[in-house]
Amino acid sequence: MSPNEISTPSTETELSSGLDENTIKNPAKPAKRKRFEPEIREHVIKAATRAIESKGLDGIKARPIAQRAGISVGSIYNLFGDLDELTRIVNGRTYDALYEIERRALEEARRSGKSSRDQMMDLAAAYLEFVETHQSSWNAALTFNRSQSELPPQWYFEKEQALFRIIEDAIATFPGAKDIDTRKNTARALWASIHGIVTVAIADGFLMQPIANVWTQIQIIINAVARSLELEP
Amino acid sequence: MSPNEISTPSTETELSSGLDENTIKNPAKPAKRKRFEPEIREHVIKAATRAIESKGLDGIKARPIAQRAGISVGSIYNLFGDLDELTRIVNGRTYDALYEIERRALEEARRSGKSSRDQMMDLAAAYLEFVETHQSSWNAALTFNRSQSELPPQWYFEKEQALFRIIEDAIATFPGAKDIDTRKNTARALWASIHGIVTVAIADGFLMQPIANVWTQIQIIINAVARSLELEP
DNA sequence: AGTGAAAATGAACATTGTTCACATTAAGAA
DNA sequence: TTCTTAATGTGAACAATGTTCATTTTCACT
Repeated sequence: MSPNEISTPSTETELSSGLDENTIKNPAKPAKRKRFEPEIREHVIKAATRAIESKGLDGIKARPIAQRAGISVGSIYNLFGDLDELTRIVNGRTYDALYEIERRALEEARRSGKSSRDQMMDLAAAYLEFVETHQSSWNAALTFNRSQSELPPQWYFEKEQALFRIIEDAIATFPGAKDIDTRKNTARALWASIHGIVTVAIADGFLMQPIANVWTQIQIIINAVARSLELEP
Repeated sequence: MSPNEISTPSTETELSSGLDENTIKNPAKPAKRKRFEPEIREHVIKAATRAIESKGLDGIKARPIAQRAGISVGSIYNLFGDLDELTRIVNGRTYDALYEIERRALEEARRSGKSSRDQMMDLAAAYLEFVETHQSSWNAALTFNRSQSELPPQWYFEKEQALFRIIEDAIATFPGAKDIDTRKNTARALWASIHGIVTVAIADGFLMQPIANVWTQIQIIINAVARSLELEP
């Protein structure tokens, strides 16, 4: 499930705001060359994360990242094989962060006794907020998989599955979602729909779609599906 | 509305299947250098289109395309400014092709007296088939806009609008879609949802999602929304 | 024929990802 | 301590690519 061998607990949600990138002043460590401390991998990942946050996928450049992490270009390749691997790790953490946020949103919504419909609404709201906040990282994660000719690695599907399972849980109480296949398909349909609505809005730079409209559209879909599910199968 | 200054009628739907790319035998025209015939632009666009069809965005390389079109690298830049511009033109035609297909699907569905709900189904089916058939081109079009830091050009929004208008027309007869804003938002929500469902399925390489499931999910959304719209506002 | 502006060319440059021969380290042997 | 050596870090060098621009070529008009 995790491509981050040494990763800190999945809860880290390490999507902080990064400053510039490239164009650095001090060559970092003029200290004598040493064997790397174990955290070096983490340092590089952090540097790559900041790069993606500020410049998107284009920010992943071997030389600047090596400099930020205080190592040589070659070491990047010793540590990660290639830049794609490093990118995958960063994107994996983005998925983890989203998963964590969705999981908490559902937990919270349940704890306050909300209806299944409102649980869905909260999940969607959490997703929308996540995408707004981490636009660059999320975009990078989506774009990257798409631009690869090979299929995503196994753990990608597992993270995706985990996300879908949250939705399945949220709609499990609907009378129309008793059947397992129906529930799976409905959960996927809901998630993908919300994802599509948000995605299209972002592609337009929220220009054609003020955020209020995006939310209205999400409500249209959730309400419609919820009403359907309230009927017996 | 068109980035293809010299473009053949919008109906051309020039998304044919391309063979290889790069790795060509004959250096094309050993003929004496000549002023370009007007169709040269079209030749280059065709070469770029085939490249995208067979290799996706990665296929857009200055040197191979120049060779395929029988001109020099520099001339690509005389003709298009840069490769992004060329890519945008190819993508623009992909949107045009989709628009044309959707337009015809709606026309046909109406002609055979189908209900609004079934018109939507036909539109979705047409979209799904288009994406299956032109996976590479469609992927390229979506990926490209996303990877750009600037917003898409004006004509992109116009093509998008045109697409949405088709959906608006399809749902116009629903009692619940009389209000113009409601109709606009519902059309967008529907389109984006179907788009999302198809997009997620493709990202998984149709592995997690056999095509039958994709279609089931589309039906879930359309049926739910259609039932909502049948009620008076 | 001659001429000059426009157009086509491709060598050259800049920027990248990636490799690999070499330099450096450090753990254990002597 | 000093030596040996396998592991490890380095960065020069290579290959692929987008892009520029000085030069060459064309051709509409004298």
